[in-house]
Amino acid sequence: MIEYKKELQRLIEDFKTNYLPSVSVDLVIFGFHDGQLKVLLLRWKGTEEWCLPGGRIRNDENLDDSAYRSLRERTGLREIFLQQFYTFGDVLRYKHIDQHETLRKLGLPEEAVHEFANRDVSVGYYALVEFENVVPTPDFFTDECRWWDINQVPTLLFDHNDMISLALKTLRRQLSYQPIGYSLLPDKFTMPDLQQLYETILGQSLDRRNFQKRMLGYGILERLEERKFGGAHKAPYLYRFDKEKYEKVLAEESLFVG
Amino acid sequence: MIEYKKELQRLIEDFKTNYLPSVSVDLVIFGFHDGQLKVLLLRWKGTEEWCLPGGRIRNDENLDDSAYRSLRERTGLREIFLQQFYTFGDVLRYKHIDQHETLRKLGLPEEAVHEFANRDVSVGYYALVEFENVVPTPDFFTDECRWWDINQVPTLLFDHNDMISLALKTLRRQLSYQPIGYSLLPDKFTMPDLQQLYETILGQSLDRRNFQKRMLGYGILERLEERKFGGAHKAPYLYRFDKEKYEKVLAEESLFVG
DNA sequence: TTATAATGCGTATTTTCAACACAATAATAC
DNA sequence: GTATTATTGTGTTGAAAATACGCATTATAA
Repeated sequence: MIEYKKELQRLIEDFKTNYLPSVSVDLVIFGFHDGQLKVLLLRWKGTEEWCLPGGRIRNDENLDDSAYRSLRERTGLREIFLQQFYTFGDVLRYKHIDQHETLRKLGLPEEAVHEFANRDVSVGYYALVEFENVVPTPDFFTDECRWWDINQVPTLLFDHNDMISLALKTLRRQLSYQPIGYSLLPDKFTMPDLQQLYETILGQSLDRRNFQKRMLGYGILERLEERKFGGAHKAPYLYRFDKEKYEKVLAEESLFVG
Repeated sequence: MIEYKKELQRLIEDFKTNYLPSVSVDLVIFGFHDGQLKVLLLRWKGTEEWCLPGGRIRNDENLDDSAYRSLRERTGLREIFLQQFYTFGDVLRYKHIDQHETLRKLGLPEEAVHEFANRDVSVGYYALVEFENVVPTPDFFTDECRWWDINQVPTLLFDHNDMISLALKTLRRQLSYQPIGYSLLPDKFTMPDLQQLYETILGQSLDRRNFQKRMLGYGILERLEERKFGGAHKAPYLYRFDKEKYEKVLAEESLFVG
């Protein structure tokens, strides 16, 4: 326990010295499994309170890189789809909880509690990751990191429920005018797999035949000779993303500055 | 001059006490005049360097409110279209200029120069305002505030050229799936006026007849009995936005959280 | 008074999107 | 083995939306 407090002290000192004050990054990490859309959440030490993963920005670090770093630390993944969607800065962002109470449970000293209780402006990013490859890893302030079904997310700390809502809304909109799926599915997948992903994200069923036409229309899928046997009935073809074309289509509609 | 330095000292002290460190807000304020799209820029005191208007966030102030406040201070306008579009946080945001040199020209003390030279994470907002109603007003650090033609914007300080590009891109996209024009045009306007606005923003010409059909299709325009005489040839009708319906259509597609 | 050029309103044409039909096929039941 | 069943692969058709275009009307200018 003394070790913990020492470590905490070091951490706070480190934050003050090497990280930007009053700004942070929060991540909505979407995964896909069992036909369900999932988000990765963290449970704060010694509490039953859950929240989104996030992090702070080093003085010498780009904002985007900071988001990538946090994502890597929580999931073990690199090179995945990550996109900024909104920046949150309401004074009452922290209204949902008795902030001080929760922070004290973590064993923070008074000074640190005060430090933490100030409103940060937080830049929201959302990520799409392949469920199977993720190794959920808690950080210093949390002792559990796991997937939650998107429909069963509890009331979270801060304004994190709002963040998830807006991230999902942005994701759905993005889905309707550009392809998504590269980092959410295994390397080889069937058309029904892809369709189920879309239906899960959009929350509605789609016509199988029209869906296939549209996906092939993007010109980003490569049909393999292989087929997926073992399921009941006719065996569907396996597909793979043509990464080069995929990136190209994505870039055309991207919001980012070149 | 002593008065100036004292005031500056006060300002810096005020920033340290009452404003969030390492975060700021920048505004891309679009206006429309003479068939040209304009942006409002500021010239730094004693230099020929131009930049976007912006501001800082008070400790007790919502992020959005801070943007509205800056906008009000620069234009004298309130209740206009303002929307967040991206947050910029590259370490090299300030690469475009010899930062220290420029800041020293402003008469900042060494300490303040160091303060200013650190990278801020900046939240970008864009606004649409009615050109005629704006009273361009410089702030403490600038001695000129005026409109620039969007095609003649010079190389700006920081990453402000990128900001304008991205704001324009976002505006164009927004234009294609929801009506815009309420705060950019005078109360009464003709269909050709509106079309010219669209063509200017999009940078391409549109079919006159199809444009009219689409605009009327939104159901947000009210045609008046009046017509606009004086121009050459046939006199076009005057229109006015039905604000209630306008807001309704706008709200349906908004990105913001309720 | 006539010519000009822009407006108001309307009609084809094309393209896109949504709904639906049917043969092929891998597992399952018998 | 053989027939059955549910699912996949590949179409076609029709509606709706977007786009292209035609023509009479009209305020100014010649």
